[in-house]
Amino acid sequence: MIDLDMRLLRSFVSVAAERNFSRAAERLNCSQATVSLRIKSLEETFGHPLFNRGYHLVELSAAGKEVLPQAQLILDHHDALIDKMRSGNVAGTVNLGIAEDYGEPFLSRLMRVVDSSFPGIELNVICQMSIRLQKLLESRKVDLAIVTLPNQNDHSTLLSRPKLVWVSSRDYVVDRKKPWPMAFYAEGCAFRAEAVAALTEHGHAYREVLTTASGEVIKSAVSSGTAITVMAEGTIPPGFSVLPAKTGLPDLPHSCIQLVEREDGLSKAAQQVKASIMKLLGPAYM
Amino acid sequence: MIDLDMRLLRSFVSVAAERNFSRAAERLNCSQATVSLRIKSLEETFGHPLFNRGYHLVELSAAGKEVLPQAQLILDHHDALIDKMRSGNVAGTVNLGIAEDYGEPFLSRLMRVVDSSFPGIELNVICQMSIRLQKLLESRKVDLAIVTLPNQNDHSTLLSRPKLVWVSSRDYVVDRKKPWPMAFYAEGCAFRAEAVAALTEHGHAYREVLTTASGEVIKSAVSSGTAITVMAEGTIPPGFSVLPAKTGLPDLPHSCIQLVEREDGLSKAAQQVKASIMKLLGPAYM
DNA sequence: AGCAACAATTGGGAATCTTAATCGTGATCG
DNA sequence: CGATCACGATTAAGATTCCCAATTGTTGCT
Repeated sequence: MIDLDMRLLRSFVSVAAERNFSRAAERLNCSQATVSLRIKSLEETFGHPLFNRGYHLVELSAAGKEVLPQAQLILDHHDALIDKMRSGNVAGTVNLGIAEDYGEPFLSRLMRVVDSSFPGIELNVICQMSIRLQKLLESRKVDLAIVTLPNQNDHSTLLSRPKLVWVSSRDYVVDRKKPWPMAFYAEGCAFRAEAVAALTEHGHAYREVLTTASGEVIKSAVSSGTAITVMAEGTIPPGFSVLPAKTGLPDLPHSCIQLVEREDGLSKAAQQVKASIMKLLGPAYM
Repeated sequence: MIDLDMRLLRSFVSVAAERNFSRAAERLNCSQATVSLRIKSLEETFGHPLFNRGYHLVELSAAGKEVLPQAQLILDHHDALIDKMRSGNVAGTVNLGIAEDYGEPFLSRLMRVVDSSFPGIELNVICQMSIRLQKLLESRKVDLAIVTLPNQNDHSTLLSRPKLVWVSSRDYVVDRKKPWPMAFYAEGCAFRAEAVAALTEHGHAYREVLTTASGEVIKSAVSSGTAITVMAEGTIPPGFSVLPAKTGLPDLPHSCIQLVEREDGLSKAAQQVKASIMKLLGPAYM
């Protein structure tokens, strides 16, 4: 019978996330040698290499791709158990806002973790545009919000700085002579604002083929090949592709995803939810 | 950040199952001291005792009751991952028969484990009475069957020997003057056969109030208080109670739950399913 | 060639795990 | 009662494992 130490799985997940042993080691607060040995030990007990080591890249092997989701699942349950036991029984309602233009593959993970870690916490999620969420924060309708916010302050924590990119369907071909056909979120979307600014500065004509408040509508417009849009790198759904710089489209800046909290302080429950979000999304974690 | 070793959780689950540190140690192939220290370490990292130690009993504390299901879940996923990685990609269909009078709280666990351990295996479960399953085994309609079978043979493995007990609703009162009112599975059920044998030898009059092929029907008859039946100790549903010896009912023997396999050999896939069953139910495991 | 980046390896010291032996405490029995 | 038993806690020492700093090896870049 084989019993793994969670440190092995955690190291594996970190390396998979960083695609770099040394950076994973920093994140894990241990030496690079340790990470190397841990991965080796995992690979030996599994009997398959987990990474393809290339000259200047490390990528998941086929076996590694199979292991990753399950390793993450195990770690999530493990961490949830520990949080639950060490934090006493916090209870209460927490309202969490999420900017609707920000991809939410992490949402199901967050809800599962909160659910099993803190059965006493009732988590409500509200999807709105960033500026609306700011209002809700001020009026204390939400306790925490994940929004696009350029400037840091006392009540916000940086979660990530994904680069914004132009996205089209795979078969879309840029025609430089015509105005670029854009599909945007309705006014108020931070990504849209960045995109418009970049286009204006660049000077090329463009037209807003579509303006909507629905992410699904944008996706269908883009996948039909009649429009392009802007997204955060790393949140691009399958079937879409990033338009490279050589197409002539202007370069876009990095966005700034922050976790903002209400200014009059967080309840115990909201603090736990914040910690869970930081664990799933924060830079220093997995 | 805290990272547990699976050995800690496994020890916890074993002690919880055995309610005895020394026996858990045997099962884990380590010394009693080790188990004691592991539990202590877990309790310290959680900040709560996991067991109430009485002098001749060990029982789960409130905190322990919370931890147990999650610990089991984590271990299941962990073991599934390891099995998957170490066993290559076995694939195929496996037909598993389960005696329908045997409680199946383990079925969902088994299916989950097989599913994530061996995505290539298609597991079909057939619930039938033990004798029917024997026929299906002979005609090779099922590969494996969990049945009540008194005598061991080359193609069977003992899973457990639960004591059979008389069961009634909580408010049922035995009236020794009247014939005992029995609710039984239809002819062919091994438990029924044992019960009838014991009653016949004992000599007290009884009548078969109900004979059915449905476990649900038996349960409702018993819960109404008009009948009593026979079950394996440990599979008694909530709301029912065991009739003690002093009620005058005859003592019942131990049953014999075995895992029987088809005689012409198991496929790779069926072997893996067998291993999973043994891990979940077998005597030497959890 | 020289350098930079990065993972693998190595050797030894530190931390941890395991165990046999022992102890303490109730229960049981003559 | 006192002896004994069952069982978990504790302890001390030995075995094992883990971890890190330093080094090596490989590859791409200039």
